[in-house]
Amino acid sequence: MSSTKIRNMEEFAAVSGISRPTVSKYFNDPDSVRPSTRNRIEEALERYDYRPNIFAMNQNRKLTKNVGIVVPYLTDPFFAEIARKLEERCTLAGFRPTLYSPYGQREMEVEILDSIRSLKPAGVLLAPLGRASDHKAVESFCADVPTVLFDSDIEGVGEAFVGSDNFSFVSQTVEYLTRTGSPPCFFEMRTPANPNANKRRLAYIELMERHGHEPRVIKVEGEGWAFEQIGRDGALRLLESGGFPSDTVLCSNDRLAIGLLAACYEKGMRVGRGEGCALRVASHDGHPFSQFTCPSLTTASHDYDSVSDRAIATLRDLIEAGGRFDARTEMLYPANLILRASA
Amino acid sequence: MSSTKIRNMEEFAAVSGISRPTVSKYFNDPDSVRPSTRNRIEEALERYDYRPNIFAMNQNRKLTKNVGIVVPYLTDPFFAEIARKLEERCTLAGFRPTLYSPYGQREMEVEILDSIRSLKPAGVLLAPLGRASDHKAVESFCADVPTVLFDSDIEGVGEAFVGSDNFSFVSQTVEYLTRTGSPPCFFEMRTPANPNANKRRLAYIELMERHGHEPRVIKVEGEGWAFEQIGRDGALRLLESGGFPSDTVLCSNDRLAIGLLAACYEKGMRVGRGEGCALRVASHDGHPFSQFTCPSLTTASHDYDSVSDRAIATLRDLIEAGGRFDARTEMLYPANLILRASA
DNA sequence: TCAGAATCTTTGCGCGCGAAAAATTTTAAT
DNA sequence: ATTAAAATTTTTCGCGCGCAAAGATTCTGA
Repeated sequence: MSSTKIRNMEEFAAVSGISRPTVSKYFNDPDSVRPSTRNRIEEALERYDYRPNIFAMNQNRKLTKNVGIVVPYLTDPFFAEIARKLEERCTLAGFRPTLYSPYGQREMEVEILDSIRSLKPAGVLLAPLGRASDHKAVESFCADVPTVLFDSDIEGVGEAFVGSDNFSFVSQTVEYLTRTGSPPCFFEMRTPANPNANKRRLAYIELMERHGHEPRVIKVEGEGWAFEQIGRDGALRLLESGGFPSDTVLCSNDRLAIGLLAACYEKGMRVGRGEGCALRVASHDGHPFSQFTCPSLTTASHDYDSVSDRAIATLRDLIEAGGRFDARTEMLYPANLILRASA
Repeated sequence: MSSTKIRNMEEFAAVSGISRPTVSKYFNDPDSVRPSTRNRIEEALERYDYRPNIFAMNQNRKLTKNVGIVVPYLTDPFFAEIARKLEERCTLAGFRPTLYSPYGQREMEVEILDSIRSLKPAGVLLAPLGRASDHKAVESFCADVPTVLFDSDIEGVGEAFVGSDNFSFVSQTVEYLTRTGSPPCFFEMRTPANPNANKRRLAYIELMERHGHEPRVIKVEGEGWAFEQIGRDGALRLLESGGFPSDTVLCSNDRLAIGLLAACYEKGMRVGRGEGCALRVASHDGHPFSQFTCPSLTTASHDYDSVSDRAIATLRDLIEAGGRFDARTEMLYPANLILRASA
């Protein structure tokens, strides 16, 4: 390794005795140059370790390898997990992912989208904030940049949507709970940020009616993304004033359930399906921590792998199709019901 | 809003009737141009919404506003939380943060550092992997790029370190547990990835000896970053073969404690300090979920705000000092002991 | 009114690289 | 060996913007 620092491709081309554009070709595809010149470049590479500047690379490229990934709230382990999987698969597919999160803030989502435009991305994977999104901004972004939505859908926006089939989630939990005990009440936030929550409530109501049971929806107060806190506070208030209308509670999502379990524990209310248990609790999402709650949480889990695989595959197809599909596609994956101790 | 799309600063300068360099000045500091021209630019801005390409901006800048933030494992809510705070403060300080995580992988950390070089960052906030890091790569990176290490220190590397005082963490928990009950045993992974774990064990041993108690360190098997799983499996094995050597357990970190609490719950072992409780459990970190465990977890919490404030302030000083300090500085913040139900 | 200061425009270059066109080398077929 | 075609390399230009110097314009205050 020589001590002289190589500052750019020009300098590296000089020391390797090849013209810069040929070196450029090599870095974009080592097989695109003659074996003899490839050897010369790689020999120089060993002596001088140089790496092209990725941002300059993408400056004047027709099609970059950049992919933006946006999740609404990265400190939510659910989104962190799906982001990790997407990043991993994205890299394997030969793209260069960059991760963003607006942390629930409307203006920040808009800024991120603007920032992503500068990236000149080949494509974007976007899980929008939902209710808090600036819909016009998102729409105009998707009109300019090839985008696949995931997790939370905005009708007609983006070239495709890949997500989970909320009806399947609720159908499996309601069916299981009803079959093995009593029909559940539904525990949720009053004004959920995410459209999936609404779909789940509607599915719950429809399924309960279909089975001939009266749906009971419990809406707890609270805004924002501190779901566990909201779930616990709501459950505490409920337990102190009469309790739940059923011995079986189905939570809209696992984070609310985590809060609810904490409230039950505080109140000495045993949760589970064995004897001595006063309440059964199930939920939706397959949150990474759902297996470590007390008791461990029965949940209808996202098919993380399928969703992320499909999202990346769809994005790749979209990019290869030149950024536009003939028709907007929607891929919904059913849940995997994970039976644990809580129900 | 006119329909003609502005593609670059040249075009925008044309429609606003101002020269491009002046427009450039405006975007770098709106106050650096005369109010009248500022108005003209901002009027044009309303009609044509144009935004400079951030990557082109930073291409030929003396000092960019880019800041790289690297955390070892972003799906760990602790790191997600600290990353969020850093991002937020970074933006407030006028920088443009970009977040990266190697997810525990050595090669990925190296790749990220290379990628950050391309960013031409004004500075970098780096929480290295620790044991898994390619120390030479990290060192040579820090030699080239102004870097402040945080969370986990590598001696002599980087211009400064901002983190938590592990001794203070353990000192507070050991003191509290001993004062209000019996001296704790110490629960940890056999080969922790993070150097803080080692410092905590050493602090525990020293403190126990100082108080005249025999230190008892329990090392559970397991590699990687699935701490909850490792903690639960280890605790289950322990509980099935004689149990803990003390009725008080101090966990090296909250994620292990979460696993331990799950194991105790499974085994019907009541945790807490009231009557009927067989075990007291405390821990370190102030993990975002520690307040929702069952029981809620007594923990010595990082001073998240101070650490992130200080990290950003140090980085800003470093940048203003031209990228180098005369001497490497180390800032260690004491823990905040949070008393909850588990101990 | 006018000098001096402040600001703006013009011009030209540089960042680090990709893309298309032009020139060269290599290959294959006669 | 000759030559056209194919493969490869080099030349030239462009991406979108920052930076700097020199000249032109506008603003300030006595």
